[in-house]
Amino acid sequence: MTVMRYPAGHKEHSRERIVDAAARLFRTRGITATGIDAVMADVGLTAGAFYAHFKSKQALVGEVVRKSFVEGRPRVFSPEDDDRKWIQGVLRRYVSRAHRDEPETACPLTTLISELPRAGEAVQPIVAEELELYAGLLEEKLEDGAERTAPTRRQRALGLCAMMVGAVALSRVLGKTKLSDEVLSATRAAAASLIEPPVAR
Amino acid sequence: MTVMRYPAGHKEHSRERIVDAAARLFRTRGITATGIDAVMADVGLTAGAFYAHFKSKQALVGEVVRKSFVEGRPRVFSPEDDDRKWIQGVLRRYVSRAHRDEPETACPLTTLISELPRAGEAVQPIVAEELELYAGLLEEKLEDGAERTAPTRRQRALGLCAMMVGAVALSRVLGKTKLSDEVLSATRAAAASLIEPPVAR
DNA sequence: TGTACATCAGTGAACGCGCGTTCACTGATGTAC
DNA sequence: TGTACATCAGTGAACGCGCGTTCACTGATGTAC
Repeated sequence: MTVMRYPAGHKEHSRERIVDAAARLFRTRGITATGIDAVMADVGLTAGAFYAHFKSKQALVGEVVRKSFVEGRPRVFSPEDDDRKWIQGVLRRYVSRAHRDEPETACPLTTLISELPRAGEAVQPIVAEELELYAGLLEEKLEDGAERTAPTRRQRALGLCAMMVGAVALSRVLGKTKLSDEVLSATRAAAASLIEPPVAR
Repeated sequence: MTVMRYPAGHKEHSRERIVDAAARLFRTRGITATGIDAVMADVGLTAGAFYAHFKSKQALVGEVVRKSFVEGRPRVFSPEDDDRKWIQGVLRRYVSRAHRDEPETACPLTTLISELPRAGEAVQPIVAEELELYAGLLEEKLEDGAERTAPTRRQRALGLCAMMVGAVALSRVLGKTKLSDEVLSATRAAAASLIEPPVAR
């Protein structure tokens, strides 16, 4: 029979709190710069307990990246009547000062991107899967050009993803400056050319 | 009179070698993950000597970012007969597998971007200055739309910068996979829509 | 009803190691007289 | 020509600290008989 000093699901709850704390700390301070001690202290536990939940720090990173992506979904899946409007809404919310100024809850690609290539093997397939998901969604809603001229909807969707991630990450390096704001607004304006179906020339 | 155990300019030479070593190591392993010890060992000196050249690690980071940008200039300033061709050449070289696979010599925005917001105050103005330089160059070569429709040349230039940085950084997270290659090729194809002057609709 | 035992989430001290930085010192050179 | 001194790039040991990880232990609970 199950023996329980703690209420049922207590350990799962602790684990979740560790992932949540790490997700916040990694995104604000960076992965390498955040120790297990800091994460566990944030949860209210000691560092030793960490290894009852995870094999290693690397294992935690994988879960953090996945969870951070999942957290972002509600911000994307909000249904809109119109495809064009939906894309523009995602663009407006993602490429925004609010997103830049809240790394704690931001898309992990904008806060962790340059640390992820060295963050362990688990990360790459997670990012690939999530990118496919988001780019696929975007592609679905993009309009084809009348003459089916290049670039394709898929190309425009992936290009938009790169553009959105790059703009927010870049604007964060520039702080809350005029140029930083301009990178965001210019990217929004330029992205319109990718949202509109291409025309033959 | 000048006293010299070492040949003239020796110290300046050491300093330069420290910056070069750090530029390589930071870009391949990350800033936080690279210690002063590792940098100095790479140069063939001991860690103690570092502080005869720099006030702190933060001070080194600033110099590394600046130097890494400057190293990239020859790859951009190559003159081409035609503005359109020049832009396409920059795009082709920047958004490429070669660039993705050589972080050691890559653009610092693609390798360090998510560490830079926390890398000290010196970094932000350097990135701002270099972005103005490169975006300005791009803007100069972009063609205006016949009816001066939005987005403006400036907006398209900044959007292109965000897109290029984002594509390379993102592709590096994805490793040497098909999806990673596709992010690069799709971005190149999609960027064409920003290089072409916008048309009225 | 009472007692010996099993369970297990979390503790807290310790492991070896590397971090950024400081500082007294070295040793090869040149200058002064 | 010889000797005392100044210069200075770099050495290497030490500072306090935090890292990721391990592990014997705690203590509250439930089970067995």
